[in-house]
Amino acid sequence: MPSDAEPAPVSAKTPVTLREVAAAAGVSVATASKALNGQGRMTAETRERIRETARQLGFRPNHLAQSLLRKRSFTVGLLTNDTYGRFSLPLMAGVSDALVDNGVSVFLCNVEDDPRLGQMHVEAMLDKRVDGIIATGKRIDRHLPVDLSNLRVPVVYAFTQPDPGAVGLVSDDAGGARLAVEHFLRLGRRRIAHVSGPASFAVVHTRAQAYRDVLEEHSLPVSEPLLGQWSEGWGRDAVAKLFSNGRGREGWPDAVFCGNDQIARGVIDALRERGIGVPEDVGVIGFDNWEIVAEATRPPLTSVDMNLAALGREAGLALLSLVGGQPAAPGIRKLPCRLVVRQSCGRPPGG
Amino acid sequence: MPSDAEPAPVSAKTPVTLREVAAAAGVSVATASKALNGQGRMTAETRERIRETARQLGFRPNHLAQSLLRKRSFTVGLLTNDTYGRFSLPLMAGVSDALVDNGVSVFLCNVEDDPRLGQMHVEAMLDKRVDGIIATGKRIDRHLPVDLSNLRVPVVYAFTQPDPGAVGLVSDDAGGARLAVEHFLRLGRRRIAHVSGPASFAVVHTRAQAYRDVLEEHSLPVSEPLLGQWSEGWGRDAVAKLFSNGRGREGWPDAVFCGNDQIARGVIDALRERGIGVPEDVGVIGFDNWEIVAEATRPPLTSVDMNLAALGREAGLALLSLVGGQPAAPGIRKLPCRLVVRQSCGRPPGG
DNA sequence: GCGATTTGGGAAAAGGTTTTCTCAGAGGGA
DNA sequence: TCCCTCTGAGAAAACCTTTTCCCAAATCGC
Repeated sequence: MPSDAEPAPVSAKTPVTLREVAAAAGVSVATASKALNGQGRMTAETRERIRETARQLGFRPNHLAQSLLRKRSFTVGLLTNDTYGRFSLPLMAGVSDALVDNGVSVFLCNVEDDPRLGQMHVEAMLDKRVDGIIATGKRIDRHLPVDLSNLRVPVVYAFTQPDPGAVGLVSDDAGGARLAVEHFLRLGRRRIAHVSGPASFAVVHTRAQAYRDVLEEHSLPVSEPLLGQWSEGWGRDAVAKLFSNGRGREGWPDAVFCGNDQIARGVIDALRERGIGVPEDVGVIGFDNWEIVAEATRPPLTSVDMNLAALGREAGLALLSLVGGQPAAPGIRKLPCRLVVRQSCGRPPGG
Repeated sequence: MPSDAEPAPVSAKTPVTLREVAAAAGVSVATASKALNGQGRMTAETRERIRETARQLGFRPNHLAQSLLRKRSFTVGLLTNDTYGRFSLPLMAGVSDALVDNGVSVFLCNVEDDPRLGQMHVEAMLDKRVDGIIATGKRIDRHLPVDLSNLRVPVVYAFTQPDPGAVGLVSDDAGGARLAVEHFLRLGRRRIAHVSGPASFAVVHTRAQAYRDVLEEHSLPVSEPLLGQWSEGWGRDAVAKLFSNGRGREGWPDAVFCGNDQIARGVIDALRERGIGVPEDVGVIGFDNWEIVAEATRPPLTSVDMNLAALGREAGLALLSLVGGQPAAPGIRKLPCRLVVRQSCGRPPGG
């Protein structure tokens, strides 16, 4: 009965310990440990026999015991206040990816905007001896409601405001805005408007400044960005302002760079309702590349993607190297955005 | 200098151990442990002195050591394959809420649809001695790509297909559909259509059947549900079918119950483009109550909310009671939906 | 004043693993 | 044959906390 040879070692009800493996193999726990970890000296025969025994018994080392001894838990905490998830999800996925590949697990800690909750989570993580903490948020210019300075574990900030002297990763919003405006220029568009979110967001100004810079570099007229809300409704309202009859048809923009995809969707909808063709008459570019929105617009929306998954991955790796003792240059590192071209801008004249 | 009395015990670089507390207080570790945990017998004075010492030193017990001893890690794993997050995020938030209140941390494990990744995560969790596992997904009628039967820890399934004999929590889709259709009926609407997603989803049939049931209970004509995609585009196409001239104006529906909010948005947009008034001429109800969509439609969309956060909370509590040794009734428990009324259905005739 | 009970607190084991010593035996050189 | 060096493997400490058992001193009853 060869099929009975392996008695299904998969997860018995009670975990088998190293001591049991050692007993079964007729050696001491010390030898068993060394055999399984490739440490110490022993005959190849002994080593293999112990390994085989462990395999048959389905032995898996208890990470709690290992962590206790090594003072390294292979666990990190991920702090976020983005319950909504549009930004934090790809970020978290990236962090998780990078860490799981290195055998590190991730504690998910939602702190909302509640300092008390944040404090609780941080203490719980510290008590569980996480190797490090990644702080993420929903906007770059706000702190999480928790104090992460002077912790005894390294901290990396991703897509949220870092403490001074800490390691932070954010998207290069200015670069992303440049991508958008330069794309318009390559397509031959010259009267480019910018519709964005509330002035209280730092990124609004960063992107607006990049928009101005590009136009000035090309000696093109800069029209003052229209700031409002991050909503479709504001996008529609902005179209009413930009395409008012008072300005005369020739004063109308031939391109609109929007601060996010929802605004862009409002802009596209309003343009269609006015009988203005996208992309024939006006090109539109959004920001965030929120696929569910960008692919539902008519036509599908060209948008700037902040590469948040990659950012999360970088954050994970940065934390890992800090945990490993590598000194990382403190300060904010900006990661490039990319433009995802769909159909809301048309083709270049020659294309 | 009274302000120097407390030397900022917050998180020194190296954690202070019970042994150090004991030494500082001039007692044994055993006594120190008992003093801090309210166990054993000693003078109130001794107990308080030890506690005060611990406080001053900023002592926090090492959970790894505690877990090792208690065989309980106060940690659970959360498995999901919903990278997109529309469903899993509120679910996760609910789970997290329920658990954090009980001092339990959550490992986030994204398994995509990759069995190998799923296996890795489950093994990592088991090695880290999680107390239990919560499996969540993006649809009720599919298994996660991992085998969770015969684990040595309890498992609870939330919003994903449970193993037979396991504890599963899902939304009551039939009940949710009833809420929608009955709402239409209360408003005096009688020619109610149903536009839903692909036939490959079990919920599509569940909701469609509930739709039929309610109409039949009221002896109203049932028109066959239109099945298509979960997209705005399909919503628009469905309107073209439902409101074709061939049917004659009197054959047009006066209400459309949609399988999700994106379909509903497509329906509303298409109706507006045809000059059909919502809610005056036609009422529309969506499903999922995805706020970002429901609040952006014109008018804002009335929608069925699956209460996923509550579902997550229940799942967390269910797991906790299993971990605590309470035997839970296996099988699927359905949690009620609720109707979120906005403006896409109008008011009742008398209201 | 003496035995019995209570009181306050400590010693030690347990939990599972890793790592440093230590040590017995085998082999090699003189 | 004797001494030295290797080799293979085990004993024990360490990580940090909890808990059981135990003991000395104090208190009580008579």
